Amino acid sequence: MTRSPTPTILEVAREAGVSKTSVSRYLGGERDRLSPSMQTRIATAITSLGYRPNWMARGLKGGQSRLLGMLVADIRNPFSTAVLHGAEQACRAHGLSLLVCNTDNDAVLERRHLEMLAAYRVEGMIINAAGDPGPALRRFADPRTPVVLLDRQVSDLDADIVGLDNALAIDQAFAHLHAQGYRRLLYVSEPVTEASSRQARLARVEACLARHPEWRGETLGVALEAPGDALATKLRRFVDSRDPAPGAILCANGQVTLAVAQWLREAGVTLGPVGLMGIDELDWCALVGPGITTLAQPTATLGASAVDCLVTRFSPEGRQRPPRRLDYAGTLIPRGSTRRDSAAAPTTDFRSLSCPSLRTF
Amino acid sequence: MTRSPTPTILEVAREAGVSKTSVSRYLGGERDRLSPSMQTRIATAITSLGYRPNWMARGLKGGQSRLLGMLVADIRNPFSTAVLHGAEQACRAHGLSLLVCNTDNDAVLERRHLEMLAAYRVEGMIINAAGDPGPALRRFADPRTPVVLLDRQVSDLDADIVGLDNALAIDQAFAHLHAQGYRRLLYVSEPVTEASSRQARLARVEACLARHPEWRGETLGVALEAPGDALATKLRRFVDSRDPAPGAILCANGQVTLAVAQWLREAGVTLGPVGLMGIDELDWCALVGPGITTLAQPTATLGASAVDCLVTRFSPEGRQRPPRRLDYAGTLIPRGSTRRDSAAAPTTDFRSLSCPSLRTF
DNA sequence: TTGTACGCGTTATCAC
DNA sequence: GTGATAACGCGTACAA
Repeated sequence: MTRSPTPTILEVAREAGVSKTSVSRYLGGERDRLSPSMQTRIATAITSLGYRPNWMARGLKGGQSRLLGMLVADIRNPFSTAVLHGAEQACRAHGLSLLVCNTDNDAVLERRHLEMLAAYRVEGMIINAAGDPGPALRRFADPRTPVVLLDRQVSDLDADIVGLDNALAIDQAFAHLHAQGYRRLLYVSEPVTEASSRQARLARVEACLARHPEWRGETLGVALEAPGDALATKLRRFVDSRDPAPGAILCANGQVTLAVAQWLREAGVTLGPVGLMGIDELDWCALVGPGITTLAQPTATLGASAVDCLVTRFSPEGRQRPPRRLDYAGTLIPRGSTRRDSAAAPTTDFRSLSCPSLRTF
Repeated sequence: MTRSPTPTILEVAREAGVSKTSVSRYLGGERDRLSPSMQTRIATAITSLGYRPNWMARGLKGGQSRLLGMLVADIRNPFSTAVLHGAEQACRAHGLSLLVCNTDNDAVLERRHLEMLAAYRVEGMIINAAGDPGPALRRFADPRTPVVLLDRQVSDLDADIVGLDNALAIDQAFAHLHAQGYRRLLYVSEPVTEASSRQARLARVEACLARHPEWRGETLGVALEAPGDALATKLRRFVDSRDPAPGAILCANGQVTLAVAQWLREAGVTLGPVGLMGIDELDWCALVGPGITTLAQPTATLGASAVDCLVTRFSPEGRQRPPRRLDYAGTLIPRGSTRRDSAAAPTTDFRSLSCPSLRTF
């Protein structure tokens, strides 16, 4: 017998002495419609031949690639991988697989990857946009392919959007800093033009400051790839200010927290007296100085929710529904970097603290 | 005209008034063999219909999925994503795409994902093994599909293996600690039975200790998911030892470094007098205490090299070659955590220091 | 230079 | 229950 390296169902059928159709039925989970004897014959043929299904061919017929595309702006960002992890688990539950693409925050790469995902006929796309994927999506993707935006919104795109409740997050952060007695704020973000979530956070910060005249606040947008002197200058001025009101630095995301913590360390600034807090919880935040207070995003939930959005739209009814916006609340994790009285033990576990009714703050 | 949502080359051909073949040639990069007038007609037909190629169908014929599978043991490990990033860039250069699967260090998931990758007819697999992928590979994958192992070796598998030069890495670390005046060592690893690289590192540590009788050393293998008291007990005993010889803790990977740094911080141990060093460079290592000395793995190189191994084996000659083992040297990044004289300025930049001829140490 | 015809591995639609 | 047969979208000998 000439065992071909990759046998097809046809060869299995011949080996078992049955028809292609029966083998297909056996494989497709309709085994109860086959006679027991045939089932065993097919089963033995499959194992003896070492048959392996070809999902490409399956996708050709029914348009069922069982593939979801995920476009990630920065794969090395722990936030991205955490969401990816959640999405992957959800996919598994639905029998789907993830085709992951990293755009490195490059609009050109994003476009190419979008084209690639469309070419593989993914059944849905999770997009953490780097640029504006709208045009590429309209150009390459089947209009019926459901799309869900992650963290970053895009103008005039018929897509669900899943992300952190940015307004609530800023409120939580502000309420915490306020309760700790800080009255001066430096809000540091990456350039807000590149992502809607950054805009939303900045806008809320400004709203908070406007609503609380007793606070003095300033904001800074800085490109971390090429920070120049902007960050250092601003931080130096903020830290050296003769204003007696206690000041805190709020970082818009994990990358910013890293950069700011780095500078503060080099400048020899003690955390706590100078407050530091960041959005995004990271492995090391508990390790630096007295621990850095963070607002953890519900990353696994975001990933799972994104997949659910897509799966929902697989059904005809789901397809009709208007785009949804799903904002999930973050969790504040207080640590020493926002405690002004350095007397308290640094190892206290604050994680169980809750922050009720922050909306009314 | 009834614009079908996903036009085929046949429809394009009809629209342009030419044959399927010509369109296929146009798409396949053989445009110079077509008359200019035909080229323009095809081009306009493609854009007006919004034609998008179906790579599933293309793959069906020639077995060209243009897909590489990558199996990652832990996607949330920064080491994994860094390698992934390197691999992705290399794929791009070869016109390949990566189908990424995370196994969460679960052998069952690994098996399922392997089956999935085989079903999609990936042209090669990069495997960062969680369990032993050998049996699943033999069962599901085409024997001709090239496989490259990442970081972790697997018994009796005809695959290239790419990873850190573990022996050299340990030598580098040991030489550094020796030069800094430490003479007691605690080597902390995750369970060595789960990964060959862990075994290699441990073995080298023991070899180093055996070769240097003036050192006193001990080793610990601990499962970080369920550390119990083992880690805390051992660390406490090491730190509290009445032995006057200066001691250093060497961590086998980034996860261990994190866990150990966490404990040391909670115990209020000052880094430097008690040395700390870890394999794997992480974002935050410069931030903790006086900075943590690390041995950075050449992650991007590992990823790119893995892809190159696969691409090489795409050719008939490459397929014949015996399995290769590619060990890449890491880079030592000295920081304050291995400086015993705490007088030196903590902000000194050590990154440009080189460590020549470590092999001869 | 261009077109015809077939095969890739699978599922769906019939008919028996 | 079971089996022919026709798609699915594309590449490619082969013929013209």
